[in-house]
Order: sequence, then C-alpha cells, then structure tokens
Amino acid sequence: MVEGVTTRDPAGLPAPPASPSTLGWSLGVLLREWSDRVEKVSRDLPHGVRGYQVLAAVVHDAPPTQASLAARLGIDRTVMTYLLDKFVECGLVERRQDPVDRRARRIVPTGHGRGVLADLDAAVARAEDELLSGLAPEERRVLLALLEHAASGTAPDEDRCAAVAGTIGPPRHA
Amino acid sequence: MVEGVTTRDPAGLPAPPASPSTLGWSLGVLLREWSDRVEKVSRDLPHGVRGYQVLAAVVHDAPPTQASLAARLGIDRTVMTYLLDKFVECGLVERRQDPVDRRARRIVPTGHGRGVLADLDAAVARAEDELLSGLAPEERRVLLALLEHAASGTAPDEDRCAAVAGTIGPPRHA
DNA sequence: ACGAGATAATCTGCCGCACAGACTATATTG
DNA sequence: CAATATAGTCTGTGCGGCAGATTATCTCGT
Repeated sequence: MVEGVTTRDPAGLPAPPASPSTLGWSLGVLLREWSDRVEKVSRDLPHGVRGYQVLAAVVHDAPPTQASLAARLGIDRTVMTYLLDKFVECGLVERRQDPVDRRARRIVPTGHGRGVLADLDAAVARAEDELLSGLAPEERRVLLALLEHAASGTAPDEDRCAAVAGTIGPPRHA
Repeated sequence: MVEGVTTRDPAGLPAPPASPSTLGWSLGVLLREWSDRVEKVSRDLPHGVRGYQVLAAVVHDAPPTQASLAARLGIDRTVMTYLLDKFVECGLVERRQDPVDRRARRIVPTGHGRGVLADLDAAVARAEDELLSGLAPEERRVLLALLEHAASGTAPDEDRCAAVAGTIGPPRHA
C-alpha cells in the first residue's frame, strides 16, 4: 500500500508466475508501478507518495484530526506526528486546536498547500492515465469501478462504529 | 515486493476520499487487506507474506538464482541472502551450485517446502476468495483478468516526466 | 465535584528492511 | 594472462513501523 512501497528495483520483470495468487501479485505489480510514477511526480513533497496521500486527505476531507488521518491512511500515529511537522514547516498545512476537544488538532491546508495539491492531482491523474494505457477506455472504467467496489467492501468486521469516528468531530448529543 | 505496503494498522477504515486518485487508493486498500489476510495465514513462515511470495516463486519457477529471485520480487539482493538463510535453516529450500556457473546458486524447494507451499496456496486461495466476497463470480473473473492485463502491460517508460518535477516545490529547506 | 479510565498527541527506544559499499569467488573478454 | 564483470556475502547507515511511557484533556460513574 501504499505503502509500503519503498521498493526500488531496476530490472522490473513483469513475469506472471503460475501461482494461484494472481490477485496479490497483480495488485503488487500495479501498486508498485503506480507508486514509482507518483513518486516521480511528487518528489518535491516532504515524503513523496505518502506525502501526497496525506495532503490529499487533508484537503479533500473536512479538517481531520491526526488520529483520523493516520487511521484512514494506515499510517502509524507516531509517524503522522513528525510527518505533519515537516508539512507545517513547509507551509503546506496548519495545526489548529479543536475548540471542542482541546486534546485534538485539526489539520487544515494552507492556500499554498491547496495549490500544490491541485498541481499534484493533475499530474497524478496523467500518471494514472498513462499507467492504464494498455487498457481500452471501457476496460479502465470497469476496472476502476470493480476495484473501488472491492476496496469498499472490505469490512474489517471489528470496529464498525470506528468508521464514523474518523469524520468530523462529534456534535455529540446534548 | 509488494512493497510499499509494509504498513500495518488495525483500524482500517474503508473511507474513499473524493480525490482524483481512485486508482492508487483502491489499489492500496486492497493490497493492504490482502497482505493482512495472507499474513495471518503464513504466520509460520520465516518472513510472513514475503516468505510466501519467495517460496511460491521458488516452487513455481524453474530453479531460479538468488539474483533472479530478488529481481522478480523486487527485494534487495542483500536481503535475499539472509532471507534464504532462514529458509534453508527451516528445511524449506536448498542452495545448489549451478554446474554451469559456479558463482550462482540455484534455489530448489525441498519436499517439505513443496508441501508447505501447497497448504499455503490453498489457504491463500481461500483468503483471496473471501477478500472478494463482495463481488459476484462474474465480476471477480473480470477484475482478475483486467488486473492481470494491466499489470503485464506496464512499460517502464523512464524519461518522460522528469521535466515536470521542478515546478511545484514548496520551500523545502531541510 | 471528584477520581478512574479513555483518548489525542508527543517522545523514546528497538527492530526490520532498503540501500550503498567492500570483499571473495568465478566467469568472460581482450 | 590481465582486466573487467557478475553472483553472493558481509558491514554499516538511515528511514520507517511499532510498542511503551508521558502529558494534557475528555468522559463517565459515583
């Protein structure tokens, strides 16, 4: 995932093994390829691909807390701390005290951060388009739809209520 | 390989962001989920998911050298060394001198290794099946086919976008 | 109101992994 | 035969994930 995508390999052999695990392998190859391309594009961001994902989450969501960000992106919360330190240092986002819960910090993007993300989003869109250049437009749409459907259908079955917590602060009852 | 996704996080929230990068995100979520499930299954192997992929590659391919294994899986060759050390120690594979090139070692699975992999393959197949439980059988086949097609069609295509990089830099002093 | 427990963020320390570099053994080429 | 290249190993460095402790704050039961 994302992660984990620190791998760097020059001789990328797209050799599909005769294994039953076509899923994991194809997923891995594609994600690695995606990461490589997005890495090239977001090289100026403090943390490359991860940085892009964090910034995107910050901009596109209602001002999230660090914890919700970390949970959503699958990043450890202790990592999120110094990752956001860099972002603040670079003037991409700001930390604000949540007036309701003074333990929490709301992460809001600066104007500069929004601008940077806009450029990145465009570049990433191009990169993804190029990545799927082997597929017909119709096939891409189907793939995207199925992928999204499959990804959203992965219920961790543990914390079902936690999904709600990640959003905005709780206008908790009165 | 799979890289990138070394992330491990209990509270995985399947919250799709309103970002243009649906591809990378869905890919990341799915691969992370896949890794988690396969991790549970291959917990007895020396290196978890990675170990499974290595063993699968060893068994399903013609006896590969360490270098070719590393290249295929996107693992560093220095890592491959001690990873295979463990495998040999556990009696899963053997290192044999290549009679043609005495620098190289051919990695061949032991009978035990084959047996272990057979069990793992079955378990992984079940895990993948469960992972895609949200999709109809027809949809799964299509997804798998498109995925494989997209993964095999990834051309390296190096120098193209290097020029775009310099434009979006935030004040990165560090 | 008070104390017990939970939660957000931070800080510290450990460990695994990627990566660069050196080294040995062998192969290839001039 | 010398020079160079390659397979594998070993060593050291740095980053990132992760567990644990700490501080500040919230929540709940009494």
